Amino acid sequence: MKKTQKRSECPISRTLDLFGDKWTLLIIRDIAFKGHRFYNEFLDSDEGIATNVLSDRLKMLETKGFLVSKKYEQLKTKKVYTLTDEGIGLIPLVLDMLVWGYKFDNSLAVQPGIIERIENDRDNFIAEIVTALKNYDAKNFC
Amino acid sequence: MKKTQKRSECPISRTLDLFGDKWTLLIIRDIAFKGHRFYNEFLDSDEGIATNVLSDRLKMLETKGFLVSKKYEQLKTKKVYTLTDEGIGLIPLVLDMLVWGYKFDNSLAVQPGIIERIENDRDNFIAEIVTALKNYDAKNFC
DNA sequence: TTGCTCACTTGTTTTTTGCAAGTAAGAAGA
DNA sequence: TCTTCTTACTTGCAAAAAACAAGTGAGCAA
Repeated sequence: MKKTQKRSECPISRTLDLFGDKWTLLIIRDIAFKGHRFYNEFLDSDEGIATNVLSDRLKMLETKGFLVSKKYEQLKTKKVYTLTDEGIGLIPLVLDMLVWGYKFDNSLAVQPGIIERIENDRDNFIAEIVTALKNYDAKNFC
Repeated sequence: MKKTQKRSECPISRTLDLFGDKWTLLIIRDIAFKGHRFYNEFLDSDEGIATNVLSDRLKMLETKGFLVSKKYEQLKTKKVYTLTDEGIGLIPLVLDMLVWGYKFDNSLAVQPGIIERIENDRDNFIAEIVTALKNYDAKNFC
């Protein structure tokens, strides 16, 4: 599993210890902004994560308490992955990456009006995302 | 140099293409929040970046336009690294990592009151950091 | 001219990632 | 019951990146 050892007492460094890689926050994005819940949905994302890296990151996220998995009762070979409250706490960070990425290159794909909402109505917007998540009704924002 | 190829049209993924590693944003932190300007100052940070990785990341950041380097006139073996406006645009992202890291583990070291300022007075606070930077008077926040 | 400082580069080992293939458990059809 | 899928992984190997140690060359300083 990816190392998450503490390199220093700086909280920025600590955040990067945990999420300083190209894949972990994409899994959070997939759950929060695309409503993905199953292994094969994560595998099929546009970026093309490798199956062993996905397996590794899901384990790390579960071990650290950012998500939980349980058996999917409708089809018992499947597992459902959902964010814990700790995992939901990552949404602001991912939203800022969305804003930054769009400002860096505004030819990238985003839903209309979303940048303005994140900037001007941030707290309500986050609350809406969380509600949608809990109702299994996440919107696709990118 | 670290790969920064575009994996998809998603702006979150694009941000991670550029900054999804354990070191690049620490250099931005060092400049913005610690006032570091010289190669050996970055090298001496608590996290212990390797000299080849530092060299690589500085090159990438300069190539992509997030910072510029020029000869230090007082001592010509030295180079001064400073953020461009593009680089300054990364400060909000790094601030959110500070907040997230501290909430994840509030035994980590931060200046008193800083979390509240980031959350309640974000725009002014960012403006202050930028002003301090331009006056070569950056504060150490972590 | 000798010995520093400084910003790197080079070479080697270790770790992590990427890719292809395989596996085991459960479902679904004959 | 037997075979064949699907699903969530694991395994093995090659390639890339990071870590570590040791240079190098340009500019000062005595």
